[in-house]
Amino acid sequence: MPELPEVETVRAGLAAHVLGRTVAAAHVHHPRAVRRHEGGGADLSGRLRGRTLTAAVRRGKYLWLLLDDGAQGALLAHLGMSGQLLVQQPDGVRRTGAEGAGAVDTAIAPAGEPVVDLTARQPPTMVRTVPSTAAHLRVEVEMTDGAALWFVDQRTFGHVLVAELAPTPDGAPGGQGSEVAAVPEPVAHIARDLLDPALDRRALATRLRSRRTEVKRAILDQTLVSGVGNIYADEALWRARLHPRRLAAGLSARATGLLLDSAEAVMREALAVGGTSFDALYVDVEGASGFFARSLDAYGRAGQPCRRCGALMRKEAFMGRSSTFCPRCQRSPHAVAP
DNA sequence: AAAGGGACCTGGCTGC
DNA sequence: TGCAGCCAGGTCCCTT
Repeated sequence: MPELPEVETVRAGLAAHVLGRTVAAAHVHHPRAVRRHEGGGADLSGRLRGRTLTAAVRRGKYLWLLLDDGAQGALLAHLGMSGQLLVQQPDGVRRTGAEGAGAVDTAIAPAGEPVVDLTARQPPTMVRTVPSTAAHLRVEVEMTDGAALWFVDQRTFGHVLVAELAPTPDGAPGGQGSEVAAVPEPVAHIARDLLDPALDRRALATRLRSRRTEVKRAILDQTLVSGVGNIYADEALWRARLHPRRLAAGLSARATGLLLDSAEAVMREALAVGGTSFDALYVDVEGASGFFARSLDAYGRAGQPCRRCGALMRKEAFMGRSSTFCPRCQRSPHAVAP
């Protein structure tokens, strides 16, 4: 599941491989992939044709490519649950958007064949079978030099669109940030993320502590702070020793700071290795213990001993999602409330 | 205004 | 063996 570290890894890959290229044509193969684009697929294609991709930008889990320096808006993408951006080079070599500078090539086998995904930095012996890439090709953007950018998405929670840029104060309604950013209009309500140098940490902490809701819900709220998804939320809460159902409004300033620091730290660590949760789906399904499984302390570890105290990790349904936590380290709000 | 819950979607897995 | 149902989850939208 792409969260901030994975999306940032993709952004870096796009910055390295598609900037400077000009769009020759765009083809939409699945209408749902462009459901957020006003005007539909034909309009999207028309707005992309002839535009040069000049920058790759990210906020939270959204990323976009500026069209003619932003004068023609931006090609915005959200990967949803299973989205990928793949770059097909003119020489026939396909690269994943997940590649950063200096990353290795990815071998793409015919549909249904085993693929060694080196970008996930798995042990060399770890081979997985991925669904047919072509079968889930949703949008194809052809460049004038023969390269192509593919939006591939199995579960179709992701989407792409072209939108105008709009100035936004700190990216969130009521935000107190002093730095004004220009972001695609659909991103205007998304708050800055924990890796954003312009993030106002003090204002964020204040807003977080004013929320009369569970702390996990609060840090998943992209209008409060962006980029955190279910996996890193569980990791951050475990590190900060906070029960996911603790009330945000009841947190001390120190606990709030520790939570934000923890979330930032775990995402930076994930980013340093090119994103860890990209293959969570496959790891879960195959039960394999690759790098991903070893690098997380909470998510996916229900029934296993807490790495801090040894108590068995517990999984509970919450917000229509699963939350995995340590019942001893992360005390239940009911245990401390009168 | 803010909070909370349901809908959307696919495919691997589980259980009958 | 076959197949219906479950589960994963980010975001939007609607209701309260």
